[in-house]
Amino acid sequence: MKNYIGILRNCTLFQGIEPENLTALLGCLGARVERFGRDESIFTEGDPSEELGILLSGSVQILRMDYDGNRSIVANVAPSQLFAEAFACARVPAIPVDVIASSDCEVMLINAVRITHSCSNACHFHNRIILNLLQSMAKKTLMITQKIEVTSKRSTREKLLTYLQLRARENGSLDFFIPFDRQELADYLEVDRSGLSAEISKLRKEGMLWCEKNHFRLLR
Amino acid sequence: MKNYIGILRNCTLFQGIEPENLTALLGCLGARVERFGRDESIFTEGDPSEELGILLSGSVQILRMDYDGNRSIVANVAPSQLFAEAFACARVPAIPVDVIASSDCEVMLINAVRITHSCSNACHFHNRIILNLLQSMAKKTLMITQKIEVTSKRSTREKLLTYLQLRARENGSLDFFIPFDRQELADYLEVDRSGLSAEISKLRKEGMLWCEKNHFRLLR
DNA sequence: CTCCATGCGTTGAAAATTCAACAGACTTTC
DNA sequence: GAAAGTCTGTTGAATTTTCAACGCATGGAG
Repeated sequence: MKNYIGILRNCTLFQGIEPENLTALLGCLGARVERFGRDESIFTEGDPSEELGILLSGSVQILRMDYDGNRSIVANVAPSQLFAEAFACARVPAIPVDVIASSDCEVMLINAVRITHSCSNACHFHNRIILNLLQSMAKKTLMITQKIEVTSKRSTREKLLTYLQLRARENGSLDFFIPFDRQELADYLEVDRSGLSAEISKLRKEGMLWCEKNHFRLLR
Repeated sequence: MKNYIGILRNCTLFQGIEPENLTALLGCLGARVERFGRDESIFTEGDPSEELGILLSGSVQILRMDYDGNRSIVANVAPSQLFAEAFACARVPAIPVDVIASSDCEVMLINAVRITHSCSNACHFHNRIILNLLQSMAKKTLMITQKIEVTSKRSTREKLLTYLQLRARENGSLDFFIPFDRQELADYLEVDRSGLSAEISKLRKEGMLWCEKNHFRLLR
């Protein structure tokens, strides 16, 4: 488990657990670490959904693919965040999304049942972990609600501005980076890429926005 | 608490709790019941989000209102289902949605902290309830993911068909009722009402669909 | 250095959505 | 039973989005 401790301490799942107990706890949960290369899939739609993941390094995206090839990015996962926990906890037989590595990454995988069912050695961290999981899932719901707030806007322009304003607020600064390139941003906002580019240009000309690659600044 | 027991037994939150213990448990949780008339708001955007709700009768909708008046229906709540639990568990200071009674209804309200923090009399149902809440929230995440599946489609036609197919599958029959009138369906699908009506007509003419008010049948 | 792949902005035409307005069917109210 | 109000389907015009295609810039591989 080497030096993952730093990342794991930031993970909501382990809030309130003393670092010196973490290694033992991970053993008790049967946690294991796997590596994935860019574009490799961590879970594929239809997979049994028994495990939840914690991103240790790199980045991961939750995707839905249309039968006719439209990609929709449901969420972007940053290091120390959980993913697929809802599917694992809901005990659905098959996971309804694709989870892919959007860069090389390391992932910790834990079987959800090991969390929800107390281990035989009655490890006393379990209650804490379950409450942490509860709170983490609640926050995830908020993130998805936020995505709905963005994508429910009717025009490309409003979707984009709503998204950028949320990002700015979250960053506490009008100057910030987003985790998407243009195509990915379009897939998150659920709009056409070329239309999105056009809208960005327009906002730039109007002096509302400065940007370079994935670095944005809202000007007024 | 009169005859709510029947509804509450169907509520995921109380799965595995014997009915004879339910009344005591509700007391321990500080549960209370309130009534709301049609279009009354149960929670308003910005309210402190400490309580979660269980719908006992009637129906409730989770809404987001745009600054320019666009309404988006995030979810529809049926009796015995939970609502606002994610906001209460995430401990956000303010609830980011409106929760309104879409018909006269009765609602049970419980302070989330009473669930997550064991009561002083160490009531042994608490662990069970927390696990139930976890699973319930996971299922809610699936519902929202489903909404994203629907609204991420690019055309009114595809959104409508995807929604109806999901409804049919959920009902186990191609003949089913939906909990929305036309305007509400449009607000859920995030499309224009008149365009939705036009699309329904078209599908009818093509022989793909039969419908009357909120009663639908998929024909092929 | 050159070649190739990729990301991004631009454009114009086709297609779809939105918007406002209206009419018919039904309900509710008085 | 009449009147007022609500819900739905229709229509046509204005606006947007989508789609396909192209060129330029950048960056990596050989």
